[in-house]
Amino acid sequence: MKYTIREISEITNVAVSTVSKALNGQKGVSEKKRQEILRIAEKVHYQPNANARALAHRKTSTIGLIVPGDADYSLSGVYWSVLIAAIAKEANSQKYNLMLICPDLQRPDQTISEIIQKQAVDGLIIPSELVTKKDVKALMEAGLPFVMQGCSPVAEHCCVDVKNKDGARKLTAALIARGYKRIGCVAGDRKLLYTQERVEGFMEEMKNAGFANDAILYTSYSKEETQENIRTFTEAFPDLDALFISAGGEFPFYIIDVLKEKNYDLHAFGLAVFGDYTPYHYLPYRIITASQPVRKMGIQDTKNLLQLINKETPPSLSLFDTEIQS
Amino acid sequence: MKYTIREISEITNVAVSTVSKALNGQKGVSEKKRQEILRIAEKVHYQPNANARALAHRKTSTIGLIVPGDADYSLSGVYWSVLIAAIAKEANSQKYNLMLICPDLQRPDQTISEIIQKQAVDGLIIPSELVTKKDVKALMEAGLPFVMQGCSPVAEHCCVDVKNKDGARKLTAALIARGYKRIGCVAGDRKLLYTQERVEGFMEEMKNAGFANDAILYTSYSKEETQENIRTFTEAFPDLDALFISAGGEFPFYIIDVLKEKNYDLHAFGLAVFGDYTPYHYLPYRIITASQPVRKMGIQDTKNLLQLINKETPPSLSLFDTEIQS
DNA sequence: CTGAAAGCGCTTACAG
DNA sequence: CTGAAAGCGCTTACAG
Repeated sequence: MKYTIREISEITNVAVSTVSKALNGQKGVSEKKRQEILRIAEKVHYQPNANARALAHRKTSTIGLIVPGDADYSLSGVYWSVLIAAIAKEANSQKYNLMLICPDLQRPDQTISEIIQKQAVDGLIIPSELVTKKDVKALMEAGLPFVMQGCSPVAEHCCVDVKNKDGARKLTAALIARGYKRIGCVAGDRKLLYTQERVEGFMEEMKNAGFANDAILYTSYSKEETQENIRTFTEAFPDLDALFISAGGEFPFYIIDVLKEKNYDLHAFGLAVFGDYTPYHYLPYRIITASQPVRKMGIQDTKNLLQLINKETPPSLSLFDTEIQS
Repeated sequence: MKYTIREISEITNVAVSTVSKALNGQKGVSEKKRQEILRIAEKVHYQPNANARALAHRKTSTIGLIVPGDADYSLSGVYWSVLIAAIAKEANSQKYNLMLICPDLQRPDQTISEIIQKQAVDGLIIPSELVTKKDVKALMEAGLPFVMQGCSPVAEHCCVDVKNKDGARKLTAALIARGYKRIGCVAGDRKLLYTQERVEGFMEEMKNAGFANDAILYTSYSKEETQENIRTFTEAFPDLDALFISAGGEFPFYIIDVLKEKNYDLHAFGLAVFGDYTPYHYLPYRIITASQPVRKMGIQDTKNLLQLINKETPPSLSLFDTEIQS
């Protein structure tokens, strides 16, 4: 049986408005009545109807998280599941619901504006690679709070990220420290800010060490394309003794495939990967990794968003350190 | 600017009730007015307020997915991210929202009843390992539709699962076909139905082949505990030439660690894992795997739930085949 | 076909 | 402190 505030008021012989006040901890109710009301509410497991509350309140107590719909999730290893879980947990612990939103691939640009209009969420967490200038404009105009996971060139706005350049430098430095000199860089989509930052870090570190930093390949994350590109790349730079790979998950495996096919000696060849993934450490050769604190970032995203919702001012930029494992 | 039905009615000079009918494609509106109303609605990007609609409708157009809050997600490899993504996508494509619910670990049993009372979702997808008899009872009483991902001993109810026993038999058969004779079984929590079914499959297949099937270890999925257990297990059964591992993700890696530590020759030793994970195929030795169609299962879960919500009768059991890769 | 009215369950001024 | 009333935005009988 689902009880409404009306029924509680009948049981306790008080007006609904008084029940509402008592239940919401507002003042203007005698302690005696409040206790009685709370007792009954507890007893019948009263829970306010979320929609009625949202409608009256103009507040849904729900935040939205946009996730990529094409979902080449394998790419990101456990990135997404950890991120989602962290956000869900943090949101729930703050009495917020989490709505997962998968943009319609046919018309991704409409998604955001629909969400805004529906008023189904109080705020939005958006992965930076999924946000467009148009989205930002629409969100700003509507006054819907949002934060980004990852920095984005399209908006100077509250975002959480890992120190991309720094991580790339540390990885490159680790390769150099191991004696590698002719290091190539395999990077993802060059339009993505994090790709640019990581490549930048690689180049700087190489330059500082006095090594050439011209062997750079940008590729999509698709397996076929990557492998084809790697073949040409290794032919163009046959003297490479190590590779800095700017993205984790399964991406490095595609590359390793080709290296094996080309008979590289992976025990001697150096590999450094931005992103960590337990399986790397079970390979028969060493891979240097930079792990991202994904869980922490998800929690920070959520906290920042809730601050925005509460009209507070969260840090506009939260940067987290990577941790090198070699 | 957020437009309400009221404003649309003012612009078009029609009553709100008529606008509502037009917008919802109900009959009782002249085609002329309907067109005009739709035109305006389109123009101003009208989207009905989700909460108001839910309140009037007694229907939220939102389904909930319960996810484990302790999240040893790494265990499941990409299981969770693929499942969540598949469900989100399918739900969204059917105009449903997906709410991710992370039970409060302090009081997990209250979560379900709170959800029921809040009336924030029209139905629930629950992983079978997270459902209790009490939950089922509460859901039934409240009449809230739900489906389970995975079969559960606590309820004969609409569920989607992989053919556990069959998959286990196929894996065991594959090991036997490779010439292994003294095969051990490392299983997860014995309270879980899928563990039982997989172990059963293993035992049957071994028995049919005329081999001993007494080397069985049940363990938690925790790394430390598993490794400690494996040490004792391999000492108790020093003659094993292969292992059937009943769960995938990173679990097998824990076991491999110990085998290496004990100087097993993994090129000769047989390994079969229930569950697939791309990284397995990059190890320097062969692992036989049974992959689960996680995405398909998520889609099926969603479809089944939506059928229940629409008062239709979905299949009470949808079983999917595993696919052996060796 | 069209619209005024009541209602979904809750909150929030506003009187008493 | 207490409660009657209006309102959140939408839907759904019910008259006209």
